[in-house]
Amino acid sequence: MIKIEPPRLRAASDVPGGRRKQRVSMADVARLAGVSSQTVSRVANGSPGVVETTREQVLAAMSELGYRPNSAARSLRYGRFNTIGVILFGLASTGNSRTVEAIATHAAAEGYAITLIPVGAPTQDNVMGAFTRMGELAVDGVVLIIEVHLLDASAVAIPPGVHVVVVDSDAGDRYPVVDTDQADGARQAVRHLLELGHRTVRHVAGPVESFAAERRAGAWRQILEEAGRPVAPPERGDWSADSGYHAGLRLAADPDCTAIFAANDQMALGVLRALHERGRRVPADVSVVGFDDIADAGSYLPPLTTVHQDFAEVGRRCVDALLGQIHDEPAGPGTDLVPTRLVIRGSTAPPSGVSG
Amino acid sequence: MIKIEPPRLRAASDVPGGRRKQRVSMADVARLAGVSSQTVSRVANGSPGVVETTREQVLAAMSELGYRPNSAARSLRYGRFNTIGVILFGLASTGNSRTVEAIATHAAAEGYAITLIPVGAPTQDNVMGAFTRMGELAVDGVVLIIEVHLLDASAVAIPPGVHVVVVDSDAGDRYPVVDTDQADGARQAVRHLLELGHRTVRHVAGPVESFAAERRAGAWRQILEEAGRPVAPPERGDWSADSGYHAGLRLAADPDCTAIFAANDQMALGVLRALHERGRRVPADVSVVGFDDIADAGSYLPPLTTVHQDFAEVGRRCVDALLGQIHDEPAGPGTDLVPTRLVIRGSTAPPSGVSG
DNA sequence: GGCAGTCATGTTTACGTAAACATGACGTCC
DNA sequence: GGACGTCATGTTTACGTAAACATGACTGCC
Repeated sequence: MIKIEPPRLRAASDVPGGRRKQRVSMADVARLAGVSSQTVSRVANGSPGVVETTREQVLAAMSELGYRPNSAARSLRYGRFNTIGVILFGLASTGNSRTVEAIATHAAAEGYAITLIPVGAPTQDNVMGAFTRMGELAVDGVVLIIEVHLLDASAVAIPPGVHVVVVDSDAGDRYPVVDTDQADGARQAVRHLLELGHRTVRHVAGPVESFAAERRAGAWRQILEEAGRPVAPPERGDWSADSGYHAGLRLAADPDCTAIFAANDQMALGVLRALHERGRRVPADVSVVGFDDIADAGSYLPPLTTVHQDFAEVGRRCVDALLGQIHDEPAGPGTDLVPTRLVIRGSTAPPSGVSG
Repeated sequence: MIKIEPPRLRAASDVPGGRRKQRVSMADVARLAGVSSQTVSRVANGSPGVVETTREQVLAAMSELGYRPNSAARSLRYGRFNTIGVILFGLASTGNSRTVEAIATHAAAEGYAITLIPVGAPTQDNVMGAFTRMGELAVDGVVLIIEVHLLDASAVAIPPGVHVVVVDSDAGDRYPVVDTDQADGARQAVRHLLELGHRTVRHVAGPVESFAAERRAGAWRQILEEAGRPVAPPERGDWSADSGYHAGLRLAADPDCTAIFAANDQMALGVLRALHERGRRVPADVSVVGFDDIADAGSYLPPLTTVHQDFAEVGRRCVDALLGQIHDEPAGPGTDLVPTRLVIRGSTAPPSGVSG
């Protein structure tokens, strides 16, 4: 017993300036409270078997030192991170950010945090890289928000043992998928226009590589064909209002065009602008339906009839499915479709010359 | 020594079906490769001093077992998480989601992941709760995206030792703050309208509790007062297009109103709709300026003149500031302003009766 | 040919936590 | 009154990793 180290407190006040260590461990708290670190652990976790006076001493020591549990150690101990990873290409689209928000909110309610892994461009390398990082990341499972054809390529292998739920894809034969019922939404939109008396419906489609665009266009075509109506090739956009504008200019040039189904609201906005510039009145001359029901759609000129997507529900189901995988039995592949509903506003009406 | 447990390999192949443990540690790899776990560590981290043949054996063992490093153990070892937390009230607003995306992208480039902590309502309890969770969370620092008056309340204390950068607030006297130069943007907008010849400018303000709304309104008032123009009380909105619509209806009723500065683009959209419904032409009768320059603003009817915010730059500076704190010296309080610029489109023109 | 130096690799330890097990004080029951 | 149960608390250990230190084989030099 030569030298006794001073109890080396490591509260912030201990280190004069700059790089305060600030790491206070259970051992530090235990020392100050005069108990063992196991007792501190028991207090921290609310385990039974700690007498009230001891508990209070420990709590006092905790707050004096500013103790906060080290989640790395905790995760190491438990083998769980209580964190969900989300891989996506960007938050720019309303759908993605709304879905992510719902995932984050719902996950938080279940005690999980979410980690965002943005991948720059939808190349295989990038997605693979994201998965590699995910593997190293402190994550119990992954939600993959991929809206482009990519998972088809067998080269993109999700590491085995990684729990995953895919959004907005057709990988339902290989992974659990949660998706909006795109096809049904598109069907509602097209049927609505046909029921108003329009002879046929033109389509402003999203980009070819998008799953959602593909399914919306497919349903549009199907309904027209079932009804025996002419099917003009769809105009192709890239989801942006600007691309919708250019598609709208082309459609405005066709005097036979009386009804347009745009694959999202932003392109519909561009279509409205093009029609307006060309002097075609909406809905008197041309009816327009969008898809998404973004917050602004009700304020367009005129307010847009559109297909409402329940992004919050998509996010919620993702979390539920993923937590199910993490906690219970492994989930098989399959697609969970969230229903849509048509919101009728002022941009649709019977074609001119048709009453009621 | 009665019973000896079998050595319990835990490779995926070990567990028949269902709940595979799948935790493969360096020790497992080492065993298979016939080396020590330290050598595996060296290979995993690319440390020098491993002969090529050994390295290959280890790599082979790694891929056979599907080894992925355990980041909890790594974080525990290093005392760092390589993760940034982002506390926010929601991703619904364009600004927030764009900022978060920029933060995520830039952080990823620096080897950091981001963890999202949504707080439901902007109450002190919720923010405190988020910080408590943050403390327990695997995070090296925090970006606080708070756009409402809250940090004013001294009750909200950021735990000492937590690195933090605040966005969109006036807490610049206590914390490092990164913000868009709201005031200058608003000044540009109002000056633009005055220079076109408008006698004065009406304002559709954001909610009272918003910092950004406060600053935009303040600058609007300041410019008018400096120019000696009449200052009518601002209409009050809540950022939504709908609230802008109602404000627009009130303004449309005033024949003297020829120029409107809306505190964001969505409210401007609502104003455009209200003016259109009331038969006031834009920009012939009334000029409208927005704020944000969201993607759709160029497709409004008419295309909206607005103040462009560089959200990506805000996100980038947040990450830089935070990583600076984490790696180098602690940063003092202060506000870092990201400039804005006015984007002139079709919604502004000289008032009727004034030429050029 | 022996000895120091170099280099690949192995062993020990610590990071912070919490389960599992150990201890010891006290009360109770026959 | 002594054996035993109960209960608060302490001690040991393992989670997976990597720095620090240890070992031992081989090289080169005098």
